[in-house]
Parts: sequence; structure tokens; C-alpha cells
Amino acid sequence: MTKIKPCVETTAIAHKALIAREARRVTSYDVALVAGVSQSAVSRCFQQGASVSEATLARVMKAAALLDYIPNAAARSLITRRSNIVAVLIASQANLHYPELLGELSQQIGARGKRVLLFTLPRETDVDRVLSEVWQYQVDGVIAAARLTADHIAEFERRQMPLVLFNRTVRERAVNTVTCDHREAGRMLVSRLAAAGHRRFGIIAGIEDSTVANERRRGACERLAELGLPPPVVVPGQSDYPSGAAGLRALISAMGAVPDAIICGSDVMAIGCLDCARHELGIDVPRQLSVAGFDAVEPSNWLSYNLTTLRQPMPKMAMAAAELLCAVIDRSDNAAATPDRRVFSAQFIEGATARLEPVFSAVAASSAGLSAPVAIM
Amino acid sequence: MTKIKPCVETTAIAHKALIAREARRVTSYDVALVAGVSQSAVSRCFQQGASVSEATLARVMKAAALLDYIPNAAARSLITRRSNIVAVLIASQANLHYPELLGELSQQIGARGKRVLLFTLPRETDVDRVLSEVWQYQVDGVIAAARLTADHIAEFERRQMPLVLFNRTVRERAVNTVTCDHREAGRMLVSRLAAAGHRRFGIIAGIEDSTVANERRRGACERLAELGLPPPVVVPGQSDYPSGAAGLRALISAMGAVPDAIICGSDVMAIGCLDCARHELGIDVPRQLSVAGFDAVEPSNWLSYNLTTLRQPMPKMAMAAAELLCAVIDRSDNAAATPDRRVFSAQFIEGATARLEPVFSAVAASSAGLSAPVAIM
DNA sequence: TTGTAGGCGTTATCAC
DNA sequence: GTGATAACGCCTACAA
Repeated sequence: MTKIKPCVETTAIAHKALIAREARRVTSYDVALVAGVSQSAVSRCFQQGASVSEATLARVMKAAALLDYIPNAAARSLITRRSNIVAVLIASQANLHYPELLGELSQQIGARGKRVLLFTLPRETDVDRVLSEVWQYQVDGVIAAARLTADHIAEFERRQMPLVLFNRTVRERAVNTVTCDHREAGRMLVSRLAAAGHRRFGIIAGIEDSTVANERRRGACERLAELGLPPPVVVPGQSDYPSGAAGLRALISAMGAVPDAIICGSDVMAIGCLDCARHELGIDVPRQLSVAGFDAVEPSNWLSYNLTTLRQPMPKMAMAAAELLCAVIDRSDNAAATPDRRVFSAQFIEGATARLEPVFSAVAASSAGLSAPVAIM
Repeated sequence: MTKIKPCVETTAIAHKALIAREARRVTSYDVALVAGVSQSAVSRCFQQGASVSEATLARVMKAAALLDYIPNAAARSLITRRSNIVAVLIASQANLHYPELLGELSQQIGARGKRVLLFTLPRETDVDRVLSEVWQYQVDGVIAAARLTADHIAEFERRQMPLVLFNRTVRERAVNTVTCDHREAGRMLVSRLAAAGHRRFGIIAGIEDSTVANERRRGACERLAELGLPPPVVVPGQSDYPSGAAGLRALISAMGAVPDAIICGSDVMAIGCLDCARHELGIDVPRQLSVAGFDAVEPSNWLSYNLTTLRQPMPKMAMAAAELLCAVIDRSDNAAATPDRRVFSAQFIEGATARLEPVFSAVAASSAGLSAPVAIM
């Protein structure tokens, strides 16, 4: 009488029915049972560079496939202390203005074997409430495109939570940041406009608590002063389309005339300003008035606008943020290294809404086109 | 001699130093030790509706605060089988076209105590690779704004994973879906244009594998046939700006003349078509040609365009998706109920790029303005 | 290479 | 109301 050894398929089907009856999940024990090995052998089969024999691996993988087994990330993270989840904090405002940002971040983080857990902030003041949620989820690190205070940063340090700020800075603390040099962008824009003969400048500012818009304005004002030009008239804006038109009217009324050039804190405002000037006030842009924006959003490139603007190299910045964060996570066992700051340059897009002198000097050309990362200590 | 009972603060500080020395995380045991209660008592303090005395709660919470204790969601999910994480699968294309979608979804899901784990698909064909990742993370459910096959759906059922399709459908299987009635939208658009006397129609189609664009085209063609009008000339497009211009030229060449009306599969193409007509071909829109799009993206509302289009009620649809998914999750212990399909109507935006007859009939007005959910069994 | 045993941090089930 | 004890599903020495 021969002893019949049941084949893996048969055992798997029977065992799977059992699991279904008990309403449990499929675990590595189940796979081990079906494959006829120990649970730890199964565990090793799902890890990189563990020592398993060819034969065992094959048996285990077959059993796993038959049972629809997938390792449980929650259980794994409990012991490895790695969830492979990265939190992205993003103010809804930024979300809408930079639709590419989230997509690029997700791709780049995904390419590094992690996933993005999304935390959107309806208002930038909701940070506290959201952060306490972040801690629960045991994320490996955080990319924050939102306004954090020095106290928040301190809590990240206390909890040893890797952090990268995106387009934000905190003066009081040393933090990893990825930014575009918005101040330099503001300076560059003024330089080009001034070189073409513009003298009376108006500025439509962005949302008040936005570091980005503030830096742009600061750079522009600074450069105007250096060039000995009169200070610009600044009117407030909300970074949206209606603010462009409202800002234009406000500037004309404050200055008693149409300015030579208007610098808008964002492309959407610039487009609002442009539409108002052309369609409502009958102002000839760029002959009577130059208009410029920031960000090079998709519509700025459309035929109806062809806006003079400055582009942030978003894909590169997203890649830098993912890279930086993952580097910090990987070495987070060791002592914390000194924070890294990666600064990118904006790229000047000439467009056709501003009168500009052609650029020949090597310095201006390179500073306008440069977008490689520059480390500033 | 009096026995000195050390106060909570002192114990906490000492114990915290110990934890730091051992490089461990703070656990509920640590809190229990400092608070002088059992670990289970601590656990109960962090649950809804568990029975704990006022005094214990206070002591525990104080100790927790001193130790910076936060419950570990990974450990919790291991036993509760709830991760409070929802996966959102989104094709990058859709991401860029509907920036509001992700923000709305995140808000709505957040309001229900869960968070969004983001899975972006560079190509719609990457679904398989991404799904196997989804299973690992033990998410509570999935909202998919990407193309799934019947086989994929089957795997969701096999794994008993709650699923809601967003703006997608799968003919072969019964699935929970939240959609906009794009076919009806296409019909509505043709009805209005035909009523204003347009007869020779051109269509610039969207990306070939997009259900949405196909449904829109189908509805338009269907309605044209019903009205006894000649079938439209259809040219392909990629749903982007350049496709609008290319499509316009292709239509003119195919028809041997400028058509009466062009229906574009998306607003961005409509805008590309419009810019080309006006700025490059000198065609008077809407006098010589009517142009219409779909989606009511932000720029469609700008002065330069004021596009005739149809809006999807995104916020309502996102809310419906979150609501539906969470309902399925909450009752997922019981037997699976019959799938739910929530269909919304697009809202007609008259704009100024198409010649239209004013609408007086109550039927037309209500069908054009309706955006409340309609359950279809 | 393989199996045994202990632990990761929580919730659930019971007695008390 | 409170505290012991057993899961949850996996990884990781360590011994074989």
C-alpha cells in the first residue's frame, strides 16, 4: 500500500475553504502549512536577500499564489518600524495652483518604494489638528507644503520624524528644505523690465501669509531700490483670477495713471489683470503696459495670453524632495546630520505681455536659464 | 517618617529618559506605569465609549501628554482590522484635469475619520502592478478613478475589498459607481446647438480609452441621429491644448469647410480650438462657428474665453464617493449588499462661444440645471 | 538552509 | 470600573 502525498493544489483548495469558513485573513502560517515549511521560511521568501533554497522558494511562492497571500504591511511595520508611508501635508490652495506637484511627488516617492498618505489643510491654521493625526499613522517621514511654526518643527525633532519643507522656510530652526529662489526670481524680473525702460512699477501681491509671494515681492522691491527706481505701489490680492482685475483697477486709482509694468504674485492674477486691461479697460498690453506673473501655469502658455512669467522647475523640485526625505529616513538610525537646503532657480519665460530687451550678456542668460540645484549652506 | 509618593511629573521625566536610553517607542505600558494603572486601562482611555472613571482618565491623559504618547495605528489595525486608510487610484491624466477632485476626496474622507493613500498611475495600464501594492497596505477600501477590467473587479470581490468607481464603469460586473451622466450631457449639448440651427457638426474626440470622452461622443451622435441631422465628422484628440488646434484644422480639411459647430471632448481642447480659430485662422466665434467643451475648468470662465460647456458637480460627486465607500466599509461585516450607482447630471454653462436659443421650456431648463443625485437601479 | 521562540503595541474577552 | 491574558500577523535572533 503506497502512501499518497496530497499535491499542493489540493491542499491549497481545501485549506482556502477552511480559511473562508473561519472568516480569517490568509497568513504566512497558512502558506507555510500548504507549502510544508515553517512560517519563518515563508517570511524569508518575501524579503530581499534572505537565504532560501531554490526549491523552497518555488514551493512557497506557488502556495502563496494559490491562497492569494500578500504580506500584511501593518504587522510588518510593527516589527521593522518602517511603514513605507510618507505623509504629504498640503494646503488646499497650493494643491489647486500646482496640480503637477502632487502627481510628481507621488511618482517620485513611489519609485522609492513608499506611498503618499495625503493630509490636506482646508486652512493653513489647521496644522495642529492634522499633525496629531500624522503621528498616529507611524509614517516614515513628512513632506510639508504648508506653513509650520518653530514649535511644530520642534515637535518633529522631539519625535525624530524626518521632515522636508517644500517651498517654505522657518527662520528660527534648521530644517531640510526644497525651495525655488523666489526672491531671486523677483529680482530677475525687475532687472529685465527695468533694462527695457520701465520705471513706474505696480505690484499685485499674493495671499498675505504665503512665504512664496512675499519673497517674490521682497526681491522685486529690493532690486528696484538698488536700481534707484521709485518704490512700487503694492496692492493686495488673493492669488486668484478676480484679484488680478481688482488689483489693476486699484493700482490705476492709487497711481493716478496706468503704470509701466505690473508684477503679479501669480500667473492666475496676471491673467486676470491682462484680461481686464485688454477687454474691459482697452489698454494695449504690452505697448501701454507690461504684465508679468509667476509659475508658468499651463494657461500662461496659451495663444490668448503668452504670458511673461517665471517657471519653477516642479518636477526637479519634487524629485529633490523625495530624494532628500528618503535619504534622511535611511540614515535616521544614526545621529541626525545637519539639515540640507536645496535651492532651485526659476526659469525666465519671455512670453509677449512685457516689453523686453533681448538678452546677449552671458551672465544674464545663464542666470535666467539656470535651473540646476544649488546647495547653500 | 512619612512615605513620599513621587508625583506623576517626576516619574514621567525619569521614565522618559529611560525610554530614550533604550531607543524604544513610547507605548501604552509606559503610560500605564507612570499613571499607576494597567495597560488595558490606558487602552480604554483612547477609545470611544469605553467605561473609565473620571479620575483614571485624567491621570492617564496627563501621563500620556507628559510622555508624548500617541496610540500606534499599525498595532491597532492589526487587531481591529481597520486601518482607517482608503486608497485612491488615479490616472495622472485625470489628476491634472480635475485638480479639485483629489482635494475634495481628501476632505470628505478625512471628515469620516479616514485618510487617503495615493496611488497614481503614470499609464492606465499600470493597474496590475499598483493593485498588488494596494493589497499589502491593508486599506479599508478603494476609490478608483482609473480603468479597471472585469478581472480586476473580480479580485476586489475575492478579497472582499470595498470599491467605488469614480467616473468609470465596468459593463460586465455590478460595482458601486459614482458618475456624471456624460451621455446625457452630450445629448443635451447637441439638443441646444441643433435648436439654434446648427446642422454640420464636427467632434474632436478625447483620449481613446477614456470612458468619459466616449460617452460624451456617443450621446452627441445619438442625439444628432434622433434629430435627423447628418452624422458628425469625428477627428481624434489627446484631450490637451494642441489637440484642439490640430482637430480644428483636421475638421476643416475633412469637411471642406468650417463646420457650424464643434464639440470638443474637453474644455482644454475647446480652448485650443478657439484660440486657433480666432488667432490663427481668423474665424469669428461664435458667428461663423460655435465651439463647446466639457468640464467647466477654471479657465473656461475667464473673460478671454467664456466657453460654452457643461460642468460636472465635482464636490457633490466626491462627497457621494466618500459617503458610499464608507457606508460599504461599515457594513462590510455583513453579506455584501447589491451595488449602488449614483449618477449626477452635468450643468449647462451657456458661455459665449456658441450661438444658442434662449431656453424657456420648463423641461429643458430643469434638465439643464439639475444636479441632484438620481439613483438608477 | 531551516525551524523554534520571543516580541512588536494594540484591542478584546473575561473574570473580579 | 479594572486588570490579567490571549490574540492580531509578522520579523529576527538563535540554535540545529
